[in-house]
Amino acid sequence: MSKFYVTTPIYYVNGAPHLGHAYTTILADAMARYHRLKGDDVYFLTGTDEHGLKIQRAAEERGISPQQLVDENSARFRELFERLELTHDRFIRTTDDDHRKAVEAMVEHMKASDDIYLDKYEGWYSASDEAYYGEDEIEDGVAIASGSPVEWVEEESYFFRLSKYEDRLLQWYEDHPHSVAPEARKNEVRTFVESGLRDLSISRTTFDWGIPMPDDADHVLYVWVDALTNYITAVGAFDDTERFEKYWPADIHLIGKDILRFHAVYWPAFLMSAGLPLPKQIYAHGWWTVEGEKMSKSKGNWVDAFDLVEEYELDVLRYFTMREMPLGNDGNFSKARLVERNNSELADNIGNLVNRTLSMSMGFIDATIPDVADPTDEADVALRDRALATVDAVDAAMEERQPHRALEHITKLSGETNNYIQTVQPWAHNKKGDATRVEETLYCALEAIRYVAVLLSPFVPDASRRILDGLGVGNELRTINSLQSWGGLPAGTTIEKPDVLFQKLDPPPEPEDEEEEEQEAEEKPEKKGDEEGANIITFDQFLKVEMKVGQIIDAEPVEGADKLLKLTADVGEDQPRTVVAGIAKSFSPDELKGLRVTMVTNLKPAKLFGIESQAMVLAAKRDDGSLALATYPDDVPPGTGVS
RNA sequence: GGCUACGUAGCUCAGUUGGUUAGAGCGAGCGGCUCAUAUCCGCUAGGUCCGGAGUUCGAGUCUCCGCGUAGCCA
Repeated sequence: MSKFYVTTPIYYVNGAPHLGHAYTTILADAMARYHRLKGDDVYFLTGTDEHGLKIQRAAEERGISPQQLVDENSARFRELFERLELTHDRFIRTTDDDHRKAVEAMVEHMKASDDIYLDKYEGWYSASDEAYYGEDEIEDGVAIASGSPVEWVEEESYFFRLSKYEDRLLQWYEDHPHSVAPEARKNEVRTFVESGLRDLSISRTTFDWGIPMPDDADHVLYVWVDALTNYITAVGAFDDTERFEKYWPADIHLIGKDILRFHAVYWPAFLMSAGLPLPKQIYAHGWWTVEGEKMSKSKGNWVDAFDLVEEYELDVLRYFTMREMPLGNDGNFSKARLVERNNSELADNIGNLVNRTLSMSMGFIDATIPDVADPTDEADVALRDRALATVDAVDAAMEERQPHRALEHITKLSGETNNYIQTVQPWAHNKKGDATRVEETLYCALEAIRYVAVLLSPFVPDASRRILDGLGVGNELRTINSLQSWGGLPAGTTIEKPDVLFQKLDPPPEPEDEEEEEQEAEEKPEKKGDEEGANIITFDQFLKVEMKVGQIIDAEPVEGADKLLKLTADVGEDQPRTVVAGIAKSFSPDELKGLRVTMVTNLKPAKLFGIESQAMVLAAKRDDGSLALATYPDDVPPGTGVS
């Protein structure tokens, strides 16, 4: 059994979680779940970064202690991850006690390698940017980049001998082609290191919300030694050797491209200094734009992570983010794209595959998995081979850190299963009475669905679970291992059709179209009726009309109106409805009582002769003006939908 | 400005070391099926592979120049 250790960055708790936080952590979760599915021993770490000047200041402004502030803000992240149903093994906080100890030990190790020394840091410093600037980066006392004021400061600081590790770092990139990914990021990092490394200031004396420098309480450790060490704290570095050796080095550190240098240069150098193994891979993913624009607070298109959870099903959110963004590229979070992918790939392709197959299984094979021989029919064999090949293709894609490709392979298998059903036409065999062929075919389709559901489960856990529950399979048939050979579905199992797996979503209106439509409506509202085809409605429009079977309980004339009858009708609701219908000339009240007729039940109520009509009765009008009602047999209960 | 990527169908992208007629999904048009969530299946249209020059028997692929986009340059 191999192990798999995956980390996200720890998130700085100076703000609310947004789309980016959700994405990185969902990605790590999908990887973790995939490896668990393979039977690997998985450790999945995420958490929050809680020290630093910004936190200290924010707490001061609010008149609370830094600890109170970070407790509050860190809780927001934990709450989010709970709502996202993420499966991290630990949520680490840099304020955790074991973390402080690990950081202290880390510093001791680095000291022991003679890599830490005390010196002075001087330079132009901007307090608001928390950054130092070079001479060429300032003008008239302000930083050119940010426009914020700078001051000359000299600060005593501990330094890490980063320069010492230049060659060893370059060698590491060279020897380990996948150490930093994607490739372009590795080039970036290599160029940076090749251009020469300066030693790194690792402590501050200007604030105290942090982990004190061992043996010198005037200093607290500046962000990177503190934050990066979390990756080894969590797996028991300097504390639990057995656990540490089991999980470390990490298989993948997932990071955003903004913190590449710290992870791909500083972190390996720290580890070299401490004499510890280096992570196997640092993978920098891209940013999400929102509807094609950079996400920014000033633009007002900031996507709050809690809003996302509120708006979309978890499965859909996970599927979309994993499918839409090739790892390493930037991606665009577009609602139209999300709806498109949901509707075509999840609902139409996979959802409908499950639905049609399970429906046939209910009708044709008595909801029981049939006992069939190994496939011999050409189509069956082809489907089996496709399914088996998909398992390998998905695994290869995951190894290459391309979850979007993995999903592509899975939806493709689903599509091929649809194709298979369409080609073999089990309904035709059923009509012919060829029970054996029906059984063979449905078995193949059901087994293929099991493959789809198992492979999909790291990405779309809830729907996958519902499919597999429907197939009645136990845990042993929900693993990658159970997909190594075809035919795992045990004969005789009772199957059940799950409810609709993926709800279709309405596409958002397109801005231009909306304008056009509005214009059209304004310009020529009355002309529309004359136009050819204007009385054609779309299916969607038709769907808006709600028609039900209504049983007429009572009927009486309406005073003063010779065409109208006041009906009381049961449409399957708690209370009967009052309906005023213009059918008095063709029917007497008595002959209507008890009839089950078609009623439109979502028409806007209208008052006729002072009586509110809450539905409309449908009737055919003969040339002579007399009416005929379509009625239903007694076994159709009131309230039954008509379509 | 320097460096590194990228530019392929309306959209999103695939295209091994150069090798027949450049592909997929979505979208569009047409046809078919009826088990199914109006779903599914098939067919069709749509390309100056950013532009130009070069290497080669042969270039989407390699080289150079240009244009555009993105990232990095403590």
